[in-house]
Amino acid sequence: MELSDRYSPKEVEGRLYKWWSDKGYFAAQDQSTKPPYSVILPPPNVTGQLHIGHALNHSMQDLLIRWKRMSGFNALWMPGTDHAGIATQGVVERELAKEKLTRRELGREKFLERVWGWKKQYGDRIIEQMKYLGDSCDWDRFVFTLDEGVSLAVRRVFVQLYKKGLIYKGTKLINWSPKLESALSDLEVEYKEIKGSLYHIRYPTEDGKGEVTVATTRPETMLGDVAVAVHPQDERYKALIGKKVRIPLTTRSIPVIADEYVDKEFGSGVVKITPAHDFNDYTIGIRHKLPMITILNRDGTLNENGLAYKGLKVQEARKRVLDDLRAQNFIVKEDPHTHSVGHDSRTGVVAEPMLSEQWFVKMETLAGPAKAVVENGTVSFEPEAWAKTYLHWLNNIQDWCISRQLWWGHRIPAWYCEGCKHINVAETAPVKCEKCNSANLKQEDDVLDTWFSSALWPFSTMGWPEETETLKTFYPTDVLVTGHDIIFFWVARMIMLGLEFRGDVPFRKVLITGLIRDAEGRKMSKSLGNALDPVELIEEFGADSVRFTLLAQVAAGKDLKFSVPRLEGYRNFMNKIWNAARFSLSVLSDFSPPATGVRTLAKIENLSDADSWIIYKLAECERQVDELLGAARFSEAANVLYDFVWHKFCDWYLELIKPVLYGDKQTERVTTQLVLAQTLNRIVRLLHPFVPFITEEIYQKLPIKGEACIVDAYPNPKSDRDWLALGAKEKAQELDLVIEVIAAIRNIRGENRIKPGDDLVVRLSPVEASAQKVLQANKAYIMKLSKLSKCDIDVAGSLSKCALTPVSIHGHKVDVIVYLEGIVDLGEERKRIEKAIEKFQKDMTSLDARLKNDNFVKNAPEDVVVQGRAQLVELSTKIKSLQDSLIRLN
RNA sequence: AGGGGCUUAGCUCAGUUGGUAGAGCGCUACCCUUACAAGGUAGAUGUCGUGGGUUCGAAUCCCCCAGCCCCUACCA
Repeated sequence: MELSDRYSPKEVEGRLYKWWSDKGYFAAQDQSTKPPYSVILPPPNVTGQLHIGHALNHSMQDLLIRWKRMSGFNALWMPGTDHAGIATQGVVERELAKEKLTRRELGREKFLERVWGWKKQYGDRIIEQMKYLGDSCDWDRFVFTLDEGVSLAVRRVFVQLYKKGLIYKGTKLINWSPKLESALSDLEVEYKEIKGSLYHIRYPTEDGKGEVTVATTRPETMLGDVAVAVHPQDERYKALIGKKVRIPLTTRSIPVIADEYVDKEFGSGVVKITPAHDFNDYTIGIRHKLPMITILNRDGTLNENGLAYKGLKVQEARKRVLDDLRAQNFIVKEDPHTHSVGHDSRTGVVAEPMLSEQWFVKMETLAGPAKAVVENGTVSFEPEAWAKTYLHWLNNIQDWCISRQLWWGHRIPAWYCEGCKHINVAETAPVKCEKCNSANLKQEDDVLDTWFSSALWPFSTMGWPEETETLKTFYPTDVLVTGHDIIFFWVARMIMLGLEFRGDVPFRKVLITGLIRDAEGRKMSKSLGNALDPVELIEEFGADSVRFTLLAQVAAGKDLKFSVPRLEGYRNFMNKIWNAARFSLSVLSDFSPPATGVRTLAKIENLSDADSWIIYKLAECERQVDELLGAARFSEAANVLYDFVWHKFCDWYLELIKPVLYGDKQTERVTTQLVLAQTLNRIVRLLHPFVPFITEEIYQKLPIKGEACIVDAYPNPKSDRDWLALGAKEKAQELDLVIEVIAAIRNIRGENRIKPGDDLVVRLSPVEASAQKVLQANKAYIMKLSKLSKCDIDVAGSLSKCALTPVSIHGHKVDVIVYLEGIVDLGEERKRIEKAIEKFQKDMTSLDARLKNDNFVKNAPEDVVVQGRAQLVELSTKIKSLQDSLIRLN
């Protein structure tokens, strides 16, 4: 016995992964006669750890890659990692904090050395974890976003977009993180509902004779007010338009302006305008050419415009301002008010709208073609609904703020001339200013948004801007597998830049995965403590079990609840596969494949019904798997395989062939051994992309095999035609009858509580000659699998004290009759038969009603009607048989 | 506010051309039958969220309502 009685993944997985890797099986060829197939791995963050979402995403990609590789494609899975600007810098800054240091104290260069050191030491832990999962990436091509090649691509893209006028530097109101002290893109701001108050504040008119009441949630920003606005048609305030009011707590007076933006119904109908700290106010400010007063510093404290509140953080300033307003009786009222407030999605602090000079990408020009390719189907989303989300975003797109006041990342390739202030944008550091020739140049301190380099990933990883063979062969890629949370961040931007710089889409199809939730449906997160660590799960259950659990449950774009009991179920499936293989190999120990090879197999004669049946079922299975994988319906493919392996191959085929294998008819035995060996070989190959380790391990011990499962052919109805042709439908259907008969006997046994050990005497009463022949031919199977001491096949005979079950399938009809006298209390059997009659009668009533409906007969497809009629006849004969037997039980 | 999704067996979920509902787990009974007790055999369980419409026929298509979730935008 070559295999141990339980599959232990631990011992197998590491060894096989290394072997595959050493053999170079993961490598794709830049030039090949095989058709190309490529997938880009969404580069995980270097700070990252494999989480269950990765495990799902990667299982899907690896399934595709392995399937295509086995199907004769030159399959490339392009791996890499992302420097993840903010996240990584944050990790190292926290380390520094433990040493009571800040990055500024260390200085840019020293700090970056630390980050690189960290990256080298811990950075690619996730890569190791990907290998645990079995990811078959082409590791020789591995790329890091800060590698020189990719960095050159980043600079090239930046310079070209700048020259085209698609990148510009400008002062705008942007989202600012006081914690990071950096700009954020709109997408990095997360809005959360906050319970706050709406403060109604008196603003006295300049002449001191009147006042208006302004409603605001942010009283501290009044220090940056430059106007108050009312609706032009608001009768209450019409007279005030053009007059001035004084900002409480200050000596400044500001004009009352009219703008249709103001909602008369909300609050007091008067809005304070703070253009430097609010997006709506900003647009109003521009419309009315108002000054803009910034009251905050980079770190979110108030600056000198904050007057007495200078140096305070926003929250503290708000409290103090309110105290003073209350003390001086400026507060009219305070209403509770819930509103959503933007937060820095990275650090969780409140993001402040700030007026700031930053670099932007102009999106409108790039968005047009990116919309077109999705509208015309060049790029498709699965599920399709996401295309709508994508298009909606592109239709309302804002310019992309790409500069970050961080150090870890691609430094913006712009050099400021200290002499003439000209901005030199170039791929490499210029020696002198292109305008005034001054050598006094200083590079931009800011780095690019991490997503900028990600946007180029599909071609930058392939060697662009060189026109490499890799690019020629593998761009555009075939499928992108990713979560819906980064459709805007990443998918849209890759499409835009792919079209701009390659003139072609980066991928043809976007497979959107759902989120993985816990058993209660909550998001998995560290803070909730409900996150399952896939690495731990792999250690406990094996990578294959984890992969199969995910793949068997993933429905396009739908969230997936992950539970350990389910995982245990699929771990059991792995064990089932293992034991089926173990059994097969033991009965194949004296088998050697025919010297003539596989090609001549079509000449096998005298296949048993069981052999013919399993080949036929295999053909059905291969056809479905082929279709389902092609349609990216992974879970359905997984379930087809599960059902075939467990409930066809193990439950029936292996049981049916035991008499032959243990028997002494050598010719039959050899034939069955051959079919078993071939079927097992195909099962292993079919399963391989789902569960690579266990299948390779078994494969290497098969009597019929090639070099390695990972590079053997994937069975499909076309490639496997010769073999599958051996499975005859008629034979398979005959065996289906045998299975039904066995099931019927077992049912009688079970329902009548007859011990499994007790032998039974059975008479099979076939209705027509064909069934008679089938039963006769397969009598041995029936006797063995339903444990009979005697089995007559005869139309005539007594029904006295007998259990009866009518069986009919594929047109064959048989009454299964079990002698019960002296074995059981007949009451049980009476109940069983009454129950069966009742059920059949119920079916018959509804079927009969349908068939009596003229409209049904007229409108339904003919085959449905014919089928219905046949079924009706069948039901009535079944009922009659049962009634007869009921009478004879007494 | 707009958009999308979900609601099917006790639990978690499948169910893509509308033909009368499935899986896994759990549960019950019996069984250590020499591949597998992480197993085998048999069994129980569903007015497919509510109401209406289209149809001969609806879990499936359309509308209403309810509950839950997500996204985008706005919120003085």
